[in-house]
Amino acid sequence: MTKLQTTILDILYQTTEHLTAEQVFFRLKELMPSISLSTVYRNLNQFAEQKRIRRIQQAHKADYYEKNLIPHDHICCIRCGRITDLNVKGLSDFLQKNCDVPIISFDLTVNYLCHACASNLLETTQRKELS
Amino acid sequence: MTKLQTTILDILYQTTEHLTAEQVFFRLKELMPSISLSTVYRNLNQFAEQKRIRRIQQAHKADYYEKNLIPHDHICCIRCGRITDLNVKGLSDFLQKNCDVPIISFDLTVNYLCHACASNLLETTQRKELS
DNA sequence: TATAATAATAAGAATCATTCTCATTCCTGG
DNA sequence: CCAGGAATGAGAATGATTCTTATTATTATA
Repeated sequence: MTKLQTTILDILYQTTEHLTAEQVFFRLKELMPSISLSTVYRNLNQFAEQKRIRRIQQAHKADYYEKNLIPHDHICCIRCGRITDLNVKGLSDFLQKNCDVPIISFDLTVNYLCHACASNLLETTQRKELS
Repeated sequence: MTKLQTTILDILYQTTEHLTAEQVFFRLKELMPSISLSTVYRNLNQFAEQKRIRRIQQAHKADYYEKNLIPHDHICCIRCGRITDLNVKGLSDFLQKNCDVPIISFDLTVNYLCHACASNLLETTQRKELS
């Protein structure tokens, strides 16, 4: 483990956020200005392969990395794109019961509107009505 | 509707397959050699917006387009990547019951090993054992 | 400690799917 | 027949990610 690698892991372990490689890169840059984005990718992906972190891939968006290794799903705000953990208990069994092939794994993303975005939208609407 | 647009829709309507823009493009090229890939994309996405076809987005893979508009999920072979329709009845209710925010929509892809790939793998294994 | 072997890095090129731009072509209605 | 709007083809631009390579760091060991 190089110092860099430790620092990358630290960044993820010090938060419950889901971070993109670029976000990790910028936080890292404050501490080690010479860091390169491809190195961040390489290390994050390595850690994910080693199951030390989890990589969440989503269509047409940057991948997210998180420290939570316990299997779980995600909700994703359709407005700001931020993703949050979601636990749907019994989902795996439910799916296998309703599916006639052996499931190797599955990816679920639930789209919703987060609190912050919901109130922002409301504000905008009200402002429009006043004007 | 131009002739091109009709032909694009026809290609999707004459199959139950899930096609990428590129696959549609190549089939189209047989009929209209001057067709351009960006035009295929533009039209497919337009049709998807108009809900005349469905676009399926997956992380790190080309998008698929299909004619089946009835909400359903997909199983995706981890080896060949081909995707097939899947109906998990009651999934939507099950999810909403286990999720404390209002669900706007969700995307589920189940990974499995398709028949063809399973027997290919078996063959390869046996060949290895014999040699 | 010096050194050879090995691993990790920075920088930027390459890739892939997709979208965008824009000059050209095609239609359609008057 | 012609003007104006819509659609097209070609290729440039984009964004996220991976790959390449020359350089630097780290280890193990003699």
